[in-house]
Amino acid sequence: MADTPSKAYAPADVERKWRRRWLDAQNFRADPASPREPYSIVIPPPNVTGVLHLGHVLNNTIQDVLARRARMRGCEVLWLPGTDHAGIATQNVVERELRREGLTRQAIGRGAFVRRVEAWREKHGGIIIEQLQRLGCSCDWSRERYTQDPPYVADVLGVFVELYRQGLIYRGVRMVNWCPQTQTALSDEEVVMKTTRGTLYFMRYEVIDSPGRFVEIATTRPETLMGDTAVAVHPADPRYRDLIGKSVRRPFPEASIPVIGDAHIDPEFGTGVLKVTPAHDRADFEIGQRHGLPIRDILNPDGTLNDLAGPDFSGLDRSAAREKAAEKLEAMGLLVRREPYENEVGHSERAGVPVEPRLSLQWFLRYPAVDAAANAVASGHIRFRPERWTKTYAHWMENIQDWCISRQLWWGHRIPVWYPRDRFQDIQSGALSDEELRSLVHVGLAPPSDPENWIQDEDVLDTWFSSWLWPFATMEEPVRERFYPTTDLVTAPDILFFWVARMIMAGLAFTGQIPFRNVFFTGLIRDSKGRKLSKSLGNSPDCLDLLDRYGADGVRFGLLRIAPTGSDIRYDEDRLREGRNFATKLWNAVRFRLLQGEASSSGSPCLSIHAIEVLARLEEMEQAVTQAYAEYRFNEITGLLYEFFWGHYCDWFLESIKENLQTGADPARRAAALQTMDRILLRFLIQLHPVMPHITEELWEILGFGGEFLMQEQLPAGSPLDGLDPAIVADSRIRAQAVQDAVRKARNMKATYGLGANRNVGFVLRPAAPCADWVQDEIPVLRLLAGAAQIETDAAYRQPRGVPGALTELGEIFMPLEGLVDIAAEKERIARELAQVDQELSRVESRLGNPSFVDRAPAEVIEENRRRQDDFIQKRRQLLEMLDILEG
RNA sequence: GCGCGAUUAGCUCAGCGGUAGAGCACUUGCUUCACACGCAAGGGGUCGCUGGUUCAAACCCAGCAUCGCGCACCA
Repeated sequence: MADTPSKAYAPADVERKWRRRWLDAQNFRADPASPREPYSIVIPPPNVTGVLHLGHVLNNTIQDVLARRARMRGCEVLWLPGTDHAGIATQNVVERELRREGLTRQAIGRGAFVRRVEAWREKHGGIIIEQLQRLGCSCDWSRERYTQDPPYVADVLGVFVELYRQGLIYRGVRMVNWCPQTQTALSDEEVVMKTTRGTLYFMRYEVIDSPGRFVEIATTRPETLMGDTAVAVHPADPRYRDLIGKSVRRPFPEASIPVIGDAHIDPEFGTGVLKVTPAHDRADFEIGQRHGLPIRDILNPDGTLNDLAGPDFSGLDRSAAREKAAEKLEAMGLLVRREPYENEVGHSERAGVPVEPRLSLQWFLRYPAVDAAANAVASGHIRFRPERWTKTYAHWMENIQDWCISRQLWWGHRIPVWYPRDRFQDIQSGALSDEELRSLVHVGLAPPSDPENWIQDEDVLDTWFSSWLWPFATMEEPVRERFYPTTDLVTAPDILFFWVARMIMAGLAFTGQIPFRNVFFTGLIRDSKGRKLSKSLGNSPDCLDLLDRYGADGVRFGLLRIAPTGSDIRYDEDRLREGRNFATKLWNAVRFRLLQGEASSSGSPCLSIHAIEVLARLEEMEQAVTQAYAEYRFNEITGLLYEFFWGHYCDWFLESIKENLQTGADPARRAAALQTMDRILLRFLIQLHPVMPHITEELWEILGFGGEFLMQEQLPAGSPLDGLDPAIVADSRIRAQAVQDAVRKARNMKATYGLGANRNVGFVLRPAAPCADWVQDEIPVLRLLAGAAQIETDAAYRQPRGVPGALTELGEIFMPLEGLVDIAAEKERIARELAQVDQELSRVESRLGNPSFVDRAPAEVIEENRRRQDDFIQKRRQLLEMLDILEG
C-alpha cells in the first residue's frame, strides 16, 4: 500500500487526475458491438453558450449517478451529451454585443449576422461542456452532438418537409403571442402569466342616436381604443339590450362603431360592456370573426403605435400611450374613474415584457401522434416519476393547441420553403387559401434548381422544433439500433410541455417508438427563502466557485442528499458543506486503515460480533440502496450511504476494533479486524462510487483493491454475510447491539456527572442472565468505548447507597463513585426514567385491557404488546429497586 | 375559477395505520495516537384546524385554513 495521505482531503488535484485518466482510457465510450445489456440517456442539451447553474449540476449529477450505477450493474452505457443552439437566447446575446459596437443585425445583414453568431459560439460555446466534465460527468464525449450539426439540421428540415407533406404544417394568419422586444412570435408555452398591478379605466362612449346617453366601459387597455371596431354587450342583458344594432362614438380617431350582442360578455364584470379590439385581443378577435368586424391594427411590431392611432399617438410606445389615452379621455370628459386593478398578464418568458396578441402570418403545426403519445404515458409504457406529472401531461395533451413554429429570428433552422418571386406579394399578404399556397411553394431540403426565381421564407423554426427530435436525431446506426429507445430521461418539470411531451410525439411519429422508458423529474432549486434561482435576483451561486470550495464530489453528494422526490429543493450551502465533510470523513477513515499497514492473510478470520454487526448493516444498506435506485429515490441513496458509513462503520465498528489494533493485541484478532475493514471498504467504495466518483476512485487505487478503475468494477454478486451461519449472525447482532446499548448508557452516566472526559472511571456490571456466559469477552470493548479504567462483572453485586446505575440490554451497570454523586440529582434522573416507563406501561396495559383491541387486533400486534408489557414491568421493578437503594 | 402539491423539532426534510425520526442549528464536555470538515452526551414536537372511519390515525376519508405551482380569453 502507498504512503499515508495527508489528513485533509484536497479534491482539486484528485478530481483533475481522474478526469484525465477516465478520458484517456476512453472509459465513457459506448460500444454498440458490446453484448451487454444497453442502457442509455440523452442529456437535456444545455444552451451552447450557457454556463453551469445549480439546476444543471443537480440534473447532470443524477444522470451521472444513473449511468455509473448502470455500468456497475453490467450494462453497456451510452450517455449522449450535446448542446442546443438556443435561438432567441443566443441571438439576443450577439445582438447585444453588436449594439455595443453601434451596429444592428439589420445593418450587417443576415449572412454576416449568422457568421457572427457562429464565431461567437466558437469562442464561448462549449464552456458548459467543460464544466460538465468538471462535475465528473461520464458522457460519451466522442458522440457529442449539437442541434446545428449538418446531419442534425437535415433531420430537422426533413421532419418539417414530411409534416408539411402530411398536411400537418400549414401557414396562415392567426392571433399569436407577439414579443415586441425580440419582435418575434412565440408559442403559448413561451408566455408566462404574471400578476400585474394596473388600473381599470372606466370610460364612456356616447350613443350616436341618443345624444347625452352614454355607455360606460371598463378596460385595462385604453391605449387600444383607437383599434376598437365595436362595443359588445351580453344579448340578454336588460340594461343594454335596446342598444344592440345602434352605434356609439369612438372618441378618437372619431368614428361610429356598432353595438353588438355576444354571449361571451360577462354582464357581471365591470359595467357589462366590452370594447372590441379585434386586432389586439384574442377574445376580441374571435368576437370580430363572429360579427364580421373590421380589424384595425394600430401597433407596430416593436410595440409602438402607428399612424392609424392618430397623430397624437403615432410613434408612442404602448405603455406611454396608455396613460396618454386616459388623459385625453379625461380632457374630453369621457373618463369616469380609475380603479386600481390586479390581473394576469402574459409576458414573454425570455424578454420579460408583456406579450402583445397580434395577428400575423406564421407557420403552425398540428401535432402528430397525439393520441399515441397520450396513451404511452397513461398506459405506463413511459413512466413518469414522480407519478403525479402524468396528470399534468394528460391534461395538456387533451387540450393541445396547434404549435406556432415560426420565429422572426435569424439564428436557427431556416424554414425550407421558397416562394416564387413573381407571386411573393400575394403570398405575404396572407390572403391565399391553403390549396393556392401549396400549389405555388417549393418545400424541400434543397432549394429550387432556379434559385434566382425564388425567395426563401425569412423565418427560422422554434428552437424546440429541433429539440423534440433529440433522442433519435443524435443517434445514427448502429448506435440507434442498440441504444434507442433510451432508458431514462432526467429533466426539470418546467419543460414538460416544451420538451418532454413533444419528444414523445416526435418519437412515436418518426421512429414508431417511445423515445424513453422512464422520465425522472427533478425538483426546481430555490433559494432558502423559496425564490427561484435567477441571475437577476442575484441569488444564483457561482457553481465553479462551489466546485472549488466543496469539491465536485462534495457538491454532488450534498445536492443529492437534499433532492426530495417530487418537490422543490430549498438550496442551502450548508448542505454542500455536509457533502464535503462526508468526503473528508471517508478520506480519514481510509487513512486510519492505511496507518495499520498490511493485513496479514494468515490467521483464521474469526469475526467479532461487532464485525458481524457491521457486515449485517452493510448488507441491509446494499439492499436498501438497490431498492432506492429502482425507485429513483436519490436522497434516500445518499442518506443510506451516509448513515451506514458514518453511523455504523466509523462510530461503532472502527471504535470497537481499536481494541484489537492496540500494540500487544492478539495478532489473529488484529488480522481479522483489518480484513473486515478491507472487505467493507471495498464494497462501500463500489456503492458510493456513482455519487462520489473521484474520491472513491482515488481511494480504491490507494487501497490497492485491484483493477485499473473502480468505475469498471461490477456490483458484488453475493452478500457480505455469505459463508456465515445465519443463526450466528442473528445472535452476534443481538450481542453487539446490547454492547452498544450498555456503552451509550455508561457514557450517559459519565456525562450526567460531569465525567464525560474522565477515563479513570470504574464500572460494575451485573450481567443480565442471557448475557452472563459471553459478556466477559466484551469487557475490553466496553471499557474502550465507554472510556472506563476498568469494568468489573459481578452477578452478586449489591448496589450501595449513592451509587448511580442504569438498565442496559447487557445488564445493570453501576458507577461506584461514592461521595461524588449528587444523590438528589440521581434520584431525579431515575424518577424521570421511571415516569417514562410508567407512561409506556399504562398505554400498553390500557390497550391490552380493551376487549375490542384483544378481539380485533392481529395476533402479532397483541403478542408484541404483551412482550413490551413484560419488559416495562421488569424495568419498572429494577428502577424502583434503584430508587430504594438510593434512599438507603 | 379548475387542477396538482405542501403543511411533522429553530431550519431543511423523512416517516404514510400499531413505541414520533434524521441532518443542520442549539446546549454541555472533550488538543481520546483517522478525522475539530471531528468525538461524546443532551435539550427541543398536543405531526395546520375540525369532523369522520378504525380496537388503534402524522398516516385513511371529508371539510376548512394557509402557502406554493400549473392550467384558464373575464375586458
